[in-house]
Amino acid sequence: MAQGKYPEALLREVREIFRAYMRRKNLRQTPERFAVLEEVYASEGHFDADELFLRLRQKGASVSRATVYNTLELLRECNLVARHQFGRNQAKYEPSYGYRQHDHLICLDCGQVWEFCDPRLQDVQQLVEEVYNFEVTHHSLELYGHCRRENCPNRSTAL
Amino acid sequence: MAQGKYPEALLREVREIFRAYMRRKNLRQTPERFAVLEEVYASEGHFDADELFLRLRQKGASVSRATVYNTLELLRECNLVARHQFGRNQAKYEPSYGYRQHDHLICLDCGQVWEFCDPRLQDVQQLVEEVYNFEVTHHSLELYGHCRRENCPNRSTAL
DNA sequence: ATAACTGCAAAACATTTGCATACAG
DNA sequence: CTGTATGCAAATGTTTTGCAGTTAT
Repeated sequence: MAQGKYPEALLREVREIFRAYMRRKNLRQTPERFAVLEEVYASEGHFDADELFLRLRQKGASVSRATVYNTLELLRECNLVARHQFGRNQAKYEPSYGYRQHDHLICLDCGQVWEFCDPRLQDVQQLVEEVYNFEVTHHSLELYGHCRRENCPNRSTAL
Repeated sequence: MAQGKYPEALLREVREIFRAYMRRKNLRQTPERFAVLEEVYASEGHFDADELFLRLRQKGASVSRATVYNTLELLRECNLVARHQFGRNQAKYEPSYGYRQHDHLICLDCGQVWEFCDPRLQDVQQLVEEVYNFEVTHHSLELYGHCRRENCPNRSTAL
């Protein structure tokens, strides 16, 4: 999740990418869309659409839930946001520009999410592409289980 | 998905496992629960809860949607059924006893799902367990992209 | 007998949609 | 000006829940 050293520079970059994308697609550059983008990049870690909506509301921005969902979708299309489906719950989002690709480790007891990378996944993906004559655009890998942290709610269970 | 050679033997086995699980947990062995189990193991490939419900109804079994959901959860607890969340859609289930573990390849154009195995995932999982001091119980890996089949709806797109 | 299970319908939940209004181009 | 984007609230679709009645043990 490590945010870059120069958040205002990052913000300028992503704003420009978004602007270019909207120009190219003939979409309107509304203040609401930029407000969503900024709130996304002000985020630490994962968040869901409603959290983002509430945060925007608290700051006085007048964006509707519908616009939040709509804009998150646009940001996903230009790869500024990634969406993850952990279990059956609501989708989680995260800023994705300038972050290296990673997968997720989820504790079933405390719900905490960690990130990890493993280059071997690239190899797996490549082999599958060849064997199945398939073009892989993205993947989703989550490992579920039990963390062993002191403060994890279920730590004491024998299992 | 390849069903074993002796479906009636398989069915006897899974029925016994389910029975033992219910006995151990002091759950009632109702005809509805067995009906769900049998319909699950009569399935080819993935299905969703409502599909299963409708199939049961068509066969004259009188089970409610609630019981289908409840029973699928029980079957999951004793590892007779696996549940997958492909994208944001409704959960998909599949019989899991006697099938080797596998992951999924999903075409974004036609929705078709394939299965694949790669032993390297086991290594990835093991490394993560060590590095993060975490006990992994299960994982979920989906590769998304475009299949190159003749009859795939979006086959002609340049992308 | 009695507590757990069932069916049904209503509730819950995240997300999408329809429509009248606002505003970017 | 024009059509696209917006806010709101209602609709959607899947899963869960509450409750009165049923049934396995």
